[in-house]
Amino acid sequence: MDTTIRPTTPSTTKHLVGNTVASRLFQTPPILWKGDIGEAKAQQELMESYINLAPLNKSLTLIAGADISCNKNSPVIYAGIVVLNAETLEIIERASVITETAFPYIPGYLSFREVPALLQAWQKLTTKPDAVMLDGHGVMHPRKVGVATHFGLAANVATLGCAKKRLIGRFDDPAPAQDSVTELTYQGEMRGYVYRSRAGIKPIFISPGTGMNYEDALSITRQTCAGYRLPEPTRLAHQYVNEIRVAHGEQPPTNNKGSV
DNA sequence: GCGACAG
DNA sequence: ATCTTGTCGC
Repeated sequence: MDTTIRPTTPSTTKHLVGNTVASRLFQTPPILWKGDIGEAKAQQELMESYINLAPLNKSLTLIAGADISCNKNSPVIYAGIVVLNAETLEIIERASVITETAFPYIPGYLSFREVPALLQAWQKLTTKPDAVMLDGHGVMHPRKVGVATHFGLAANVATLGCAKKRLIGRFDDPAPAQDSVTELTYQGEMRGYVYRSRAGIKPIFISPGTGMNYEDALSITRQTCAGYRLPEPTRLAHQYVNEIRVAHGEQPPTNNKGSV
């Protein structure tokens, strides 16, 4: 038998969630819109090499949801992050920021519009969660760098994407029953799941951002669904940023459901 | 060239 | 994302 005493510290950082290099590289400065998508695409290709899809390396005690709210004809955006107890789903802390975005919405480049603001809210948090759920895709993206992946690399935290619509790939509709799942494939590769969070309701699209694997992303989604189409982290973050928006004096979205 | 296209 | 009217169902 092997009785060798091994060191308690890993000999490689390859599978660690934390990557300070990537964090410093991608959180600042934000790429500004100059009418050319080239620079953003180049950064996505660089970010792709830093993605870590190893299993989540810690127990999930705190889970956060992040989202933004904005007006169609205004550069002002309201970004917010809500930290929840992953077990009870009760709110632990919230942080928000009102700022302006320097990038337009372009399918495939959403993160350059939202991440800078989300990072400001992230820095305000007193309690950092074990993982963050973003309103958008993770690696279920043409270059695997959706908003969840970009934010995870920049903030140095494990992330998953939970989107309401497809961006890429092919998939079969999951069965009508609640909790049904199918895989989405892009260029012959599995990129995530199509998950029926509620019976008979349009499914949501789940994929890891970075710092976790596909199974982690799906199990975290299942664990945080509370009877609504969207999981609590994302659902409450959405509610939160709209509250911030109203408190700032703007008109709430037309679809605004009753508060509280 | 044409259709698709997260928030 | 936001805008937007009515409609179907619990």
